[in-house]
Amino acid sequence: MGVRLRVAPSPTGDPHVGTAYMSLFNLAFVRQQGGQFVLRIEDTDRARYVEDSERQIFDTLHWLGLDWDEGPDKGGPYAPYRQSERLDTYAPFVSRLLESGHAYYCWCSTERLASMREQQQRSKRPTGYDRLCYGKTRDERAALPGFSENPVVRMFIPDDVELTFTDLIRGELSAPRPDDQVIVKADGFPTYHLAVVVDDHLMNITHVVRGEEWISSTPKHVLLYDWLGWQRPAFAHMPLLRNADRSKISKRKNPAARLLWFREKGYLPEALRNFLALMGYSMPDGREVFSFDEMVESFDWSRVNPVGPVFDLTKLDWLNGHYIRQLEIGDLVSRMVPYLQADGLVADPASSDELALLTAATPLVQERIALLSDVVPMLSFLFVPEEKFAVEPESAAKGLSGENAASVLTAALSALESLGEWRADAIKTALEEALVAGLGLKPRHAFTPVRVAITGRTVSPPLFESMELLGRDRALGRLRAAAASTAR
RNA sequence: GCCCUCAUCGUCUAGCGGCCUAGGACACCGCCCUUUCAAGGCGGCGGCACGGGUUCGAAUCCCGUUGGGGGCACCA
Repeated sequence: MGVRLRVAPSPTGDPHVGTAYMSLFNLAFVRQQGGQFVLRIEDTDRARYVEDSERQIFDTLHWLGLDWDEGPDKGGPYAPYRQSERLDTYAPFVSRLLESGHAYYCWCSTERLASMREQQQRSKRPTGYDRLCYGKTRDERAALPGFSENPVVRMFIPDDVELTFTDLIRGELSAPRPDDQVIVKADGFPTYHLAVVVDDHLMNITHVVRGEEWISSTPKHVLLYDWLGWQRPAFAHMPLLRNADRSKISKRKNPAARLLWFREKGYLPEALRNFLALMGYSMPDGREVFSFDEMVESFDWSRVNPVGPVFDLTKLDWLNGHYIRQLEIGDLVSRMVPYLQADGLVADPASSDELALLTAATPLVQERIALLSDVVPMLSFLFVPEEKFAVEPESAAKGLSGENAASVLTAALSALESLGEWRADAIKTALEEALVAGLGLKPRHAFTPVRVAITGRTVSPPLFESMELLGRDRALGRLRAAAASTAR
């Protein structure tokens, strides 16, 4: 059967970048070992459930190319893969734990528990349940204060609970002594701790790869495995991605904690995958640009760094540009189209004329963009309807108001109006003759007014090629308009 | 407050007792190339948290200090 790993996100909002991070490492190991990767939805918290988020989890993980072998959408031999659909599964195991004395009912109210915790903290004692309900019947307990009608079920943590376990990344690890953990809530739903152990066992999960925040609850899980007579899985606790202030990454402090953000911004899935792999992991030969398949080949848990990396996107921006530069033109074109459509610069679906123009323009921008969305400001001058074209005020100030601007534009116009062939090299020759040789200007001064007139900006794709793509009529029209504006 | 855990350039990292005068990548700063901006090439800045040990020898091992992080829920 080989290894079986799982990722188990909760549908409690936008998919979190941590889900992708865990999935990537899970999957790297699964693919190397030839096992199965399971996607399970952990929706036992009815209070935090968000309607559409399961769909978004599927979409973004697919976008990232992190595909699972079994899951709620795909089915599989261990279905169902949603915990809310497995509620009946947990009951018999709870009964077993209750009967064997490893678990007990607790009727304490949340108010009582809260004030108890507060007192413990004030008196500098470790926090934990005081076992008031342990060994009592409902009626005995009801006579005491802080009683609540619907009981929870708690684990009875023994004094000699094992606190150490082996972690694939960190070696021998010891965790804090657990409290008498609740495993069934008052609403009858299992808590994570029970559900995860039962499901992982029933689904034959061999390796549990999850975030560092779970280290402290691992002894509870180990205890449940032992009590139920099940074999423990191997554990690997991944480091936590951090905000710039080194706290655990959060959507509030870091927009990139939202996985959807990357697609919105125009990151390539392969670049994000590569970047995520760089977080806490390094290749044996020190390569930093590598594909998922290459990562799979040499993947080794001992190469995972236990230190939580700051999730700083600077390097991702570079990586993304790097990957963009490797793309085939046609591929890059089809990836850029949605961003141009979102800005209304290209129709949806794109016309063949639009695609042809974009295909011709793409080589001009390929090495100038870091994000796919960067194409919008860079090529809007080409796709904008002529009547909507306008020179940016700041660029106008820099490029069209100088003392030379008017004469440059006039000279450019007369050189180009008589130009036979509207091609970049011919335009270049004509303008060089007219402006550099003719007016005696340095190229940078000679071409800036033209650039601004044509593209509306001081920063643009290469000028002569841009003019060729714009076409003679539109180019000359823009030069005339600019010349007119400088004349005033 | 209690428990656990971690510690190399600004950031991501290599390093697993001598190959370290601590290597790489990104960022940053110069220079080159150049019609703008990029891309590319070359160069530069910059780090082993601190204090004790162990050892002929420590970024690497041990102890302590400091600092960071996580957990301590009827959330996952």
